[in-house]
Amino acid sequence: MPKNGTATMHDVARLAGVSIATVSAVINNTAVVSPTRAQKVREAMKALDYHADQVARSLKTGRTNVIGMVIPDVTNAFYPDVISGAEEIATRAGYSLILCNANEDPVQEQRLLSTLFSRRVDGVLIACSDSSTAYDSLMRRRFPIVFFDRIPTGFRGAAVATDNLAAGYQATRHLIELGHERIAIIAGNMELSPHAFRSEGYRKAMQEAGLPVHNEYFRIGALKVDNGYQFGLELLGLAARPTAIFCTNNKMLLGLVRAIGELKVNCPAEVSIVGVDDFTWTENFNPKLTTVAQPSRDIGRKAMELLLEQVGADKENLGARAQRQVILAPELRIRNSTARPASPSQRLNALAV
Amino acid sequence: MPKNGTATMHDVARLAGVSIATVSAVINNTAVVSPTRAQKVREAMKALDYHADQVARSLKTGRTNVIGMVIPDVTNAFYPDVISGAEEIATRAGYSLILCNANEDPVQEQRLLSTLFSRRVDGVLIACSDSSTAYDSLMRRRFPIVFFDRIPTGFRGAAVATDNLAAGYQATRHLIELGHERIAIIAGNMELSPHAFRSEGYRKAMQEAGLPVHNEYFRIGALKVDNGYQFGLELLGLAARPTAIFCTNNKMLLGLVRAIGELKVNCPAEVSIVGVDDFTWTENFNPKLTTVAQPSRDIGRKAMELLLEQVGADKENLGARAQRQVILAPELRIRNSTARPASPSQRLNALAV
DNA sequence: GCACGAAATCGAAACGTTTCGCTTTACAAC
DNA sequence: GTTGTAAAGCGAAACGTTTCGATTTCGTGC
Repeated sequence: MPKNGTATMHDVARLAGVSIATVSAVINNTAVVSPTRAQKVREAMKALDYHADQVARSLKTGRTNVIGMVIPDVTNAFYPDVISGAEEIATRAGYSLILCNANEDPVQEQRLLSTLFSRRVDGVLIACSDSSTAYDSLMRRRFPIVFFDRIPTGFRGAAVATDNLAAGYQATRHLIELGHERIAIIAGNMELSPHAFRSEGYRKAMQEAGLPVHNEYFRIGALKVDNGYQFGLELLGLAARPTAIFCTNNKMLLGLVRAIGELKVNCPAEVSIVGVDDFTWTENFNPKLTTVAQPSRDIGRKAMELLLEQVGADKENLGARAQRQVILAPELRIRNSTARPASPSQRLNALAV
Repeated sequence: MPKNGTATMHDVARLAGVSIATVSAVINNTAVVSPTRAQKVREAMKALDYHADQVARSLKTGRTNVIGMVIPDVTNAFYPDVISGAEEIATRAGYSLILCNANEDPVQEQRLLSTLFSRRVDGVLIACSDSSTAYDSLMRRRFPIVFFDRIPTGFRGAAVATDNLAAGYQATRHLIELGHERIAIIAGNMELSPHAFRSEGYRKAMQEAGLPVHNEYFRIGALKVDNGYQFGLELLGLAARPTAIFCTNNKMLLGLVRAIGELKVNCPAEVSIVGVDDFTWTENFNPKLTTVAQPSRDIGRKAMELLLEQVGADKENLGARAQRQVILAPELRIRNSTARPASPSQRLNALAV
């Protein structure tokens, strides 16, 4: 007879005429119970609509079966994909997911991490908003944590990310092979590993091809749609306008596309563009966008798998497991936003202006 | 001296030379403590890096400060927007969000709800995958719950949704005003309230204008990109091809756009299309899409606000609060995917074929 | 009928808090 | 000093589980 509206093990035990230890044994089948009694217990549970109190259980066992996930910006379409992958694995393993949005703010991020810790989550999945070593306190506690997408500089623990150097290289290489020489880059925040590596890949490809990287072709420091728009306007307004632009962030790419549309610059005839991240809708754009796709769902899946390994492991071999880093391959998807540049003579004219 | 690696109130109390009751009083300032002792306690907390155990606290207080959120399909871009709105309000109020993906599967949904209940979340936000009365058990317990977007038929409790009848009406009315008469609809799953209402709006507009609704123009029963693609192929292959199509679901709209592109049908010259849901990228499509936008973020915000009201309320006035339904206005955004139909004579010819 | 071991069941402590009623302390007034 | 009173501090009981050692029950062989 539940008093509060919610039945407890006591209620079940009383109704079934057994001790609460027996009820516990039936629930977790952690000890052998005679069939008749087990049956009675099960009936009582059903009759009372008993749902074990996970809070009490957690207090006793020290595990909550909850994973915290901290992401920098929910409005970036890349992250929901990652989340869904992580959620899939978590649910399958009997874990729930607490979702936190840090809003690209290190302070808020710290607060969120602190809350998650207070809630005694079994582990944390995080794409950091801060590249600093603010995560030391967690690491020192040997708290299970896996970084994904954005990885703090010099971090040696478990992490999952796209091979962003390859991504930047492939994108740039593609443009070079088409014959472009004046290739600009809109490169996000260089403090963040994905953007740093993608620019690095860009640099590598340019260097290999013996092409110079003009300072004015290298736009960095922001992540929003508007920033992409601004950078786009600036680049396209340059006397020596680039014939191709590589944009390392999908939101800024949106801004860039808008700028191109507004200036009525013909893409790809006058300027080619390549972005990072690919979505169901990318190929419905005008023109269809060439992008380097990240395996976003897999990043979520893999990161969660790594984390659950750590969570399950005992302190002894946690060390080894906590070291694993997984780098997933990106995939260049060539569509209609990239093409051969206008004829060389034209290009020289443009340079001369 | 934390034994396990995590300090407890006992440790703090010992180090500060006070009782744990005093520590509790300092933390929650629920009683007045002399400045000197309070200071000592605070120092001890800092020294031990004490983080209150929210699990134990929840067991004692009966509140977890966690809200469960169940959504039918994370890959539908509409939901991440709603989530971010809900998360914003929750975090601000000191609540965390457990995210669950039901995958459009009522069975899985029931399991998730059961898990959430076991975790003793303080309330649930849900867009149901099942229109049935499977939620009765929760309602009967007077468990705080708010439905959003999808609302079970006949449900009388708290809910937030777009005025979907108006959405369907506005979209169809827009097409009619342009001069269209043969207007088809791709209408999702009619068991789900948003789609049912949007079709209703479509019907209403058609009726008002004295236009017939042909059976073959009425495609229902699915939600995926591929379904939209199939329906698109079928509709465009009709002898009496519609001159306009209203699609009630953003994923199916993507499929429809693909079908149009593949058949090389000119939009909007040969066929106009209107969708529901608007995203940053909708206007980068070719052509730019005319859509009825939902205030998705506001839906999330409002739903969370309603829920927190219920959670905060005592059982007495919960009844009143639990009744509120909020209907938000949609907004038609006219772009380039809708235009006047081809000349009447042509239309008659097409019909005669 | 008894002793014995195995099988089944149980009681009670613990997990880390909150909270309430009780005790101690401090201080002012006489 | 004593007393009275308000302010501060404390002890211990819960919250709903798990778990382990202790106890009961049972069947078997003699």
